[in-house]
Amino acid sequence: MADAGAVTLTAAGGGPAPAGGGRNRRVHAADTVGQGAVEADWIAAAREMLIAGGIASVQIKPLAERLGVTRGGFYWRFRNRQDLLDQLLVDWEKRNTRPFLKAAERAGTPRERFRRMVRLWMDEKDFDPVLDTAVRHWASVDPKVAEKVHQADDARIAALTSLFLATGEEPTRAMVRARVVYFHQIGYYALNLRETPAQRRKLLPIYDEIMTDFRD
Amino acid sequence: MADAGAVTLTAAGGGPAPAGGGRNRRVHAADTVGQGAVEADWIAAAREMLIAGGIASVQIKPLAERLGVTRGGFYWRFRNRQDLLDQLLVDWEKRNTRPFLKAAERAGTPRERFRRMVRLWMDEKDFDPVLDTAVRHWASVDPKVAEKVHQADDARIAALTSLFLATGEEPTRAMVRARVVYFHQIGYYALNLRETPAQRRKLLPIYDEIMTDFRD
DNA sequence: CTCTCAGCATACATTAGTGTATGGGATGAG
DNA sequence: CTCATCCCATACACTAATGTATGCTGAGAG
Repeated sequence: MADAGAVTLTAAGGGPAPAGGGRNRRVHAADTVGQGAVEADWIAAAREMLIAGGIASVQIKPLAERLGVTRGGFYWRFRNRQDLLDQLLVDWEKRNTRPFLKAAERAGTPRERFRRMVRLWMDEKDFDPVLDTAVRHWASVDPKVAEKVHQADDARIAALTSLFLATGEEPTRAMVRARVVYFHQIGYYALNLRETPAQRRKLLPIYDEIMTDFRD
Repeated sequence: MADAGAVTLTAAGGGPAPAGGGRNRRVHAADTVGQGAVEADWIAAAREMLIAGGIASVQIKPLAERLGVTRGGFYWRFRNRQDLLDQLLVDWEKRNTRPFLKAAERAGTPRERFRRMVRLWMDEKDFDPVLDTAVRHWASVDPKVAEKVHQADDARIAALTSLFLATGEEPTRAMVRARVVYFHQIGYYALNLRETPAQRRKLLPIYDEIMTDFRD
């Protein structure tokens, strides 16, 4: 939906036109500074609500209260609730799938590439697993979201498969290894275990040994 | 909550008292035959709605329409919506965690025990992975459900760990192997891939080789 | 036949969410 | 100062969900 062409990380760029009439011709230069509640603020609040309570809890009044305004402000920035949800999904794609594919890119040895993936997952900085899980739950009740998530999963599994292919593994085995690693990762966050990073790091070498078979 | 003591699989036994006044003293013997919509019917319909549309879509009017009655019938059988949801969670525990633990029990060699687990997952008869995933999504928005799911996960991982311990693996490695297997399984169903059983069976030996290391 | 009660239908009250129409304050241009 | 416009507040209409109170019907007991 929408064009989503030249989106920038400031996220307040050329978004959708205000809802009112069609009476907006000039956009102020001081539009992105954000003293009030700009679009990015609404989306960020929506993202946190999605994580905390699921997509059904992403409602306009709670978001408005959180941002210190009333619902009137929302309908100035967005056409309706679905408009916000659409942008929330685009926000997820930018945040998660892009860093994932970048971390899995072909540069380096398979071992280095795998290390980048593990760091991505464990640091939880450039990639937000909790958001990923929340979007996955959202997908289970919205076919359009499910389609997007499905495409992201395919791309991620393909990236991991190419990683294992580079180790000299035969195609089917490389794909199965990719799936074991990826499904394990998705499952881990689906369980929502509250382990400390220290505990996870301690088990890392054993995971490495069981799930991979690097020879370089 | 409730006692959940002597629950039977007919599920229409000594459930909660009707909501009305306190004017029920005698229960007819022909209570469980089910010509209308007995409690089990409501729970079954609720389960299917949970799977199809998430916990927020488990609403009384759609369920009533599906069963061919009006909401009045619901409030005869259940105190309120939460009462239904509580029983739905008990229903899940009976359906999924019990068969899981039974399949993982100590009888047989580790290889046999593992085979039982794989059959349980792939047959999807005594264990319903789609229901399991739906309950997991439910847990993400309801702390009480999350607690129950967490306990179930712990029990299941412990059962798998004991399986790998029986192969002679050292404790930490056995636990990691159990987690790789279990997380992988949860992740697989979280992705909601629509593979044919034939495709899955084809990959089974490779999974077996990668995820286990049996020596018997 | 009558009475009772299980099982549901119907009607009402309440709450809560969305979307729209409109008013009003602040701010910069002229 | 005037005016336009961004941005939000307020008020209204509408829909839909829950829970409750009450009416109705059919079947078995006597």
